[in-house]
Amino acid sequence: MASTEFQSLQGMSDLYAPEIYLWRMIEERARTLFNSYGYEELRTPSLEKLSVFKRSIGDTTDVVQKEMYAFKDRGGRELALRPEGTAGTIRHLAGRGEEGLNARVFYMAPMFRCERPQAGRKRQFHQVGVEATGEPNPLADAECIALQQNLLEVWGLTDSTIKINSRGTKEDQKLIAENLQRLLEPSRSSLCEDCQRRMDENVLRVIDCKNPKCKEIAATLPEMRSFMTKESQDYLNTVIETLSKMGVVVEYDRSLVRGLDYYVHTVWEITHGALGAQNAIAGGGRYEIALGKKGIPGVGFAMGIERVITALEACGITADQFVPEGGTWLISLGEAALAENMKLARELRNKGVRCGMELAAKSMKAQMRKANREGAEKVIIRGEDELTKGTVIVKNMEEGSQEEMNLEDIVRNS
RNA sequence: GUGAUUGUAGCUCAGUUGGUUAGAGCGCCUGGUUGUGGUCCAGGAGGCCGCGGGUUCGAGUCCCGUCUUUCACCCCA
Repeated sequence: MASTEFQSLQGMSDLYAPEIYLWRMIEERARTLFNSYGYEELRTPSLEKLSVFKRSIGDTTDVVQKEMYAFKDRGGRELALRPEGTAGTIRHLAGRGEEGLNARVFYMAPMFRCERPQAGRKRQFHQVGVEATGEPNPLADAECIALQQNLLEVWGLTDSTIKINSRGTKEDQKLIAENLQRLLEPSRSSLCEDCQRRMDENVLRVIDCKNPKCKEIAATLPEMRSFMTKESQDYLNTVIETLSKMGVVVEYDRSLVRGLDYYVHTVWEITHGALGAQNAIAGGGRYEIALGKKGIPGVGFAMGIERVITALEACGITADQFVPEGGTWLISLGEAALAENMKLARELRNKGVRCGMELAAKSMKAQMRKANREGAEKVIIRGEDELTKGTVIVKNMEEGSQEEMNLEDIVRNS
């Protein structure tokens, strides 16, 4: 692998066989499930105006401030590669007027964040996500979480945990922030450096700090929901109860906050033990995204495919289980047979048979070895004798048995 | 952005205190007499020792830089 000439960029990798077959399984099953929930696919550009992300993700978030690939194009326009899928989706839906306010879309696409790579973190990574726009409705949130749980199920992922909490409405959040700041002020000096900064910038994040001391202090605080209106509390309760009736197990987590500014009400996260430090395979929540004069309300989630794959592999689900069967291999003895097999291969392929052959005259032994390595189930041998008789020899590679058949029959029955 | 860590054949890795033509296993190729794979046997091909500088009579081994790998922090999927 040596030369830098052939290296991809840091944190960006090429995907190819056999791993690609696991990706395809994930994508195919996701599409099928989304279809059954009535979601349509949306493909937005990878590149957007920088402002699209600034206004919806939040100007002060780390994602916007220090993780985006942002640059000016030749015309001096400020652009950025998308760091997540919601902003572009909402930008699109907002442009569709009335129908955009009540839409269900999904996407599966690469995202870009200029961070130092580590376990479960790449600079180009992939997310599968959905967005359902519409006025706040706890049933919509519950359905969205149920869909996500369903997705894990069809992929075969087990042992994951869904944690859920509420941040309340924007008004609730103001109140929560004021209260938390007031309650934390006396212990300010005991908090870690980051949290002292967070206290002013984004108090909510103090609650989910991993620092043991901060955790201790956070534990003495009342739950966030205690500062919310009755309506907001009921909203959360309805989500949880609905899910419970649907048979979806979720875990209320009072310290779950999540980092993006646009979240209101329900937020959730799915974690898996196999992942290491970045143990979240998915995150989601209800949001209210300001766009122009309008605020677009909706609910959605995003799952990191790379992380899902790590978790799947821990569950014993690996790419080699999804590589295609070996199919048929044609063996040609002599130039005449080689030419005839080109024609036969085409006929078989037109019938959907996965079919391969050596494109140069080689010894029988070499061709058989190749067929074996390719995992061929069936081998079709043709030489001078068979050409004159209009037959082929069909060999079953697993059993080692073989028989002579008419050429027409093998094409017809394939 | 901060702190560690890695880089030798297609793959997994050896390579002693710097010292001749850099090794192994697996894989690959060709054979083991007529047109039959997986096992076995024999032979063979394949290496800017990540890249660029430096020290030295001499560097895969030491020093500096750079790119990359892996991991953690911050943050997120």
